[in-house]
Amino acid sequence: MTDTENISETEVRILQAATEVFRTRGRDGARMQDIADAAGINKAMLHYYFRSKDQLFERVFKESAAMFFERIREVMGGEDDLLEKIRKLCTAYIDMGISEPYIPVFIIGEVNRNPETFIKKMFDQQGMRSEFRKFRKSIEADIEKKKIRSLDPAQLVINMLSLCLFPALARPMLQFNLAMTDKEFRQSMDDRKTIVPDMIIRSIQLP
Amino acid sequence: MTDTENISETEVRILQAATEVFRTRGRDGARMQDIADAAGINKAMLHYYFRSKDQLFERVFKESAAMFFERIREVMGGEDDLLEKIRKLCTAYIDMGISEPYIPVFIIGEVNRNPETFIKKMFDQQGMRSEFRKFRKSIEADIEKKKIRSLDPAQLVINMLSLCLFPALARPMLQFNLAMTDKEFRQSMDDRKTIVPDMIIRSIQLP
DNA sequence: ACCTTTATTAACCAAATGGTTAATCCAATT
DNA sequence: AATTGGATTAACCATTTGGTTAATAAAGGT
Repeated sequence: MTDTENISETEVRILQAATEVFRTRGRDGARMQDIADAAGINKAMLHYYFRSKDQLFERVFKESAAMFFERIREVMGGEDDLLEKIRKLCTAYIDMGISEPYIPVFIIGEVNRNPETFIKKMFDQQGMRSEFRKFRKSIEADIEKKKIRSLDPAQLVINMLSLCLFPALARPMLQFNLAMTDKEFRQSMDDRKTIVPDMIIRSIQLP
Repeated sequence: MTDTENISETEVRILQAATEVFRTRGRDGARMQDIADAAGINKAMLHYYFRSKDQLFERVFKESAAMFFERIREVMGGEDDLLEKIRKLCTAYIDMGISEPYIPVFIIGEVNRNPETFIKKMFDQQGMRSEFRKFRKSIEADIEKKKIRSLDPAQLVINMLSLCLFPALARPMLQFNLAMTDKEFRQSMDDRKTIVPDMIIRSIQLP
């Protein structure tokens, strides 16, 4: 997260502006001049503080990725039982899709345009793999105890993320083709906070 | 679709090259020179045949969008009963995610970076809204007949598309964070061809 | 063979863009 | 008051990039 200690006012404003511009326009579409304008400063300052577009982008991407994964980590690593974890995770991600839709759009969009090595470096810092290992273990335990049907934990995670995040990613397409107004779409997303967990839970219950 | 009649050899090669480059690099990341190189011709030819980068992109995007929506239209508009439609649609989209993953990635990625007006113009030609209206009617009929539980048809469509398309969009992220090899990921997607329709169907069955 | 149209190329151009520099401002230090 | 160091700016630079042009080659019709 943006560490407010030991960071100048200007630096913060640059980061905020860069975040805004990168998230809406993407890395390639973003112009350094636009970022400078949005921050209300001279373009040279961007380079003074961050040396290059690449480094500025990396910084913004890392912070966005951190926000994106924070919720998964919290929930997966937590001590709640499985059903509670599912409800919490779904609520957290659907809320993110409503209040900060640019984050998933940005992450997914950039990941698909960048070389693997670059991305892996970013993800590595999130320590997601170890959280997932814990989550997998707890699911396997529940299966063992016959609390839920036998299933692949990875598939469960994929299903949750799909149902929660896809609507935010595909919003313009969905809204247009399903002929929904802004209001209707927001209402739909709100409805999903119960629809999705119910659907997930039904899918893992024993027959 | 690329009409092979009345289209010169060169034009076809340009379109193939442009499709490849735009899909991997995105509109902003794509360079006209790269497209020319990929097509094995002079850069001036791109402008000779398509006038501008915008027009070339529009052409490629439209054709990609057509492929993307073709399956939805077929299935939604068809005469199968609901369960059959669901199975067909899921198979079609999961297959697309496996064999041509760039298509959904490209469509979703560009839609999120472009002004609404531009995109709406593209989608309008797909005639999706009328197909959806038919689909909605047939679902409402099934609800009326008590064949399935009461639900919002739009939510059903969103659920299907989410579960089928998200994995293709998020593949690099999922594969890395869930620590899956290429082989394991492909196997997962294959498994989803039964997992997803089953899950959807279970979610709409009467209690 | 001659002419016209279409296709193709190399060279060129103007604008945009990421990045640099040298000078200036300003606040804290001595 | 003079000095010092970082912050800030305007002007500048080199490269990239989409796009154009003028000349040439090829194809087709007469």
